[in-house]
Amino acid sequence: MRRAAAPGRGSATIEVVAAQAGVSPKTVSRVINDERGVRAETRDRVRRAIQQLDYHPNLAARGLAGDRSFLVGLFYDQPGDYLSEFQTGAVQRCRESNLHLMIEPLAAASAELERDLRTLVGQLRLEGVILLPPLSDLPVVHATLAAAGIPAVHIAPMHEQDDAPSVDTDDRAAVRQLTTELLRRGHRRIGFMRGRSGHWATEQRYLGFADAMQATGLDIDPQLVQTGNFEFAEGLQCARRMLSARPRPTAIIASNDDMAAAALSAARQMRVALPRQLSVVGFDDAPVASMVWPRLTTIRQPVRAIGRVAAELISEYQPHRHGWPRPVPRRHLPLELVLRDSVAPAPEDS
Amino acid sequence: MRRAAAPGRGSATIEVVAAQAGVSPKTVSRVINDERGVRAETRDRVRRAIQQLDYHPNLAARGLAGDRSFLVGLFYDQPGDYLSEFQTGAVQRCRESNLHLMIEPLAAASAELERDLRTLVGQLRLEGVILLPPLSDLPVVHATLAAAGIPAVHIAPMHEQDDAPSVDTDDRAAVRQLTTELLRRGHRRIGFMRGRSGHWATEQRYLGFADAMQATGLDIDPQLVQTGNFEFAEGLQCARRMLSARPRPTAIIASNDDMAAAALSAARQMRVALPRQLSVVGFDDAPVASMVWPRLTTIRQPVRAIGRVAAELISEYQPHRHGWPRPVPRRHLPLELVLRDSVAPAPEDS
DNA sequence: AGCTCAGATGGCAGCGCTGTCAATCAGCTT
DNA sequence: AAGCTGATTGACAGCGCTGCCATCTGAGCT
Repeated sequence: MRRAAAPGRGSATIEVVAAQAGVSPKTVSRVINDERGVRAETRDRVRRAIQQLDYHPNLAARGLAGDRSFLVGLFYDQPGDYLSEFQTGAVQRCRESNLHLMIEPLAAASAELERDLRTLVGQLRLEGVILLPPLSDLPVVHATLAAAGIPAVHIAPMHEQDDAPSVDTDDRAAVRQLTTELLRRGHRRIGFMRGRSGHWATEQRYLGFADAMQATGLDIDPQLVQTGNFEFAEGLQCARRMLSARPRPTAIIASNDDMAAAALSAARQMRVALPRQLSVVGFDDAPVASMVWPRLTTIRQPVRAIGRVAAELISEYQPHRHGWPRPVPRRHLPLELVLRDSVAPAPEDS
Repeated sequence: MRRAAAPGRGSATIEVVAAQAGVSPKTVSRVINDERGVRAETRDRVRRAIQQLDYHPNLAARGLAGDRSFLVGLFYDQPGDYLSEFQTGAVQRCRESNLHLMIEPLAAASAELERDLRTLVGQLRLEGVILLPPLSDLPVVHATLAAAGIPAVHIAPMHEQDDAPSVDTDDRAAVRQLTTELLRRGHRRIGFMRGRSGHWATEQRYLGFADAMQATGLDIDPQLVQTGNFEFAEGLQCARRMLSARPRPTAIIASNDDMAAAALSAARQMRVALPRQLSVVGFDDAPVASMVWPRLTTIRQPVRAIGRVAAELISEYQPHRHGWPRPVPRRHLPLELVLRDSVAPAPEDS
């Protein structure tokens, strides 16, 4: 033995297990990898040896020999509220397939983006990558990963690519439904606060609103459509402008909860009674939605489930078979309407 | 050549680079690892070859040969608001040292905890681990990692261990300061909402409050000290109880922003004017703090910086030297008072 | 000139696994 | 009884690097 193993560190090697079980290392390897062609009795013996020795195969060695890495990358641009929830779902699913999640922030706007990607890809030999928006929409990301032969799952991409699996939610339908609820309660002048331009979600959510308005034969007053950037501060401006319009809107739909919270603040400052004179709804069911008064009616994103599904798709990729199952998987998860106090019937006098 | 390299996958090997540069693989290795003893001219030649070939050394191979892993684990129990912010700081610092962050949720209350840990440790051979509370306080975690010889940085541990580096903030001093501000503004009946029992932060924050009250010679009314669990719902209960006390408190200090937001809601429901009749302060400067009205005065946690520092400590560990530098590093980061609208002078009539 | 010595470089084995292929064996067939 | 089959197992090389040690070079010295 050339290099002594550090004392206490790591666990036994496959050879020790093999000796203990009275088989060859290769057979132990077979058991570890759940390969067929091992007699049940042998398998048991090996399993017992593994237990006794508290043996855990070295991932680096497994990876090197088997041309795998057991690593899945989660690439994101900006950490958001939902990130930790998402990754928790993803990690859970990864565990079930013996994979590990590696998180890598990646500046979408950076000129170094491609270089950074190549470095990651080259070093880690990831078995798959989960792309959070806006990374899920950058052609350079898609191209670089495809060139490296790394399967990528795109979360809520704006443009679906033929060969790219994706996971998203039907935001349009959800907002349509929510808007219909407001209409049913008698609201006619409804404001809509758009999110950051260029986001898939921004368009979808707006379209859902437009769908419902159109279906009811109502025109959309351009004064009552404002564009924010999903942030509270912008939402405040948008809401003030809307609430200055006459006749005043009796309801505001915001493209996310932060902006909806801003609408509440603006209304309070402008002495508009909540929710009597103004109903407000948001999107996401972020923590803030239940921390403001009145509590926000909103649409719940199944964030953790999206994470799970993303990881699941990665684990379904068959590198040595045909790659993705055909057709390329595309999962749409349901959204959930959460009705709370921020919605009231339209005031009589409006 | 036995196994053909998958086409397009990965990059060149060290041998190709060596050939291109006209040196031996070993010399390329020296350049990659910034070892001394390579002539500047040779080093340049190798660097150029690396660039030309877009070579990225295989981490698994480097790890296997060099008994490293380039992996740092981030172990947490529950994903919280601050997690993604924290990990972003940690990842940034890891990059600078060529390390990668592996996130692993670990159920603190699980009976399997030790087994899960041993598996992770055995498989990944992590170079270091960052422990978020409450994991940073579990003896079994500390013991298991220590036995495996893996350096661990404890975030905001309740009990500092002699051989365990840690990163935390001086919550006690910050709350003391904040309380003093309220006292300066004439508040005398001040309610305090404690966090979840057993948390280090819960005690520290309360002690800071007690310090300031005592320094001013004020007794603490037990009616005005309620225990929540850091969550909005509990905060609502606590606030209601406090606001039912007579004379009513003129200020409430909550141990985090979620509960402070709850206090605002409770006050609004009980028709207590904000902030005229009741000042409220929180802790954390979570997003919600600027999304409620009035916006919360609070204490900003340098979450991202804590993440950075934690990763930095890991990278300062010298496995082949004496381990941690002595004395074992213990970093205390400053907190920042954020004054906003939720604090007003105490009402005259109280 | 002959010597030493530090700096620079290369050779080689091996890290802990897995892929390939060969060997062995029991159970059948004809 | 020889031959064939499929199931089970093992031998061995090698994945892409790095640790250790040998070798070589030229400067500095006596």
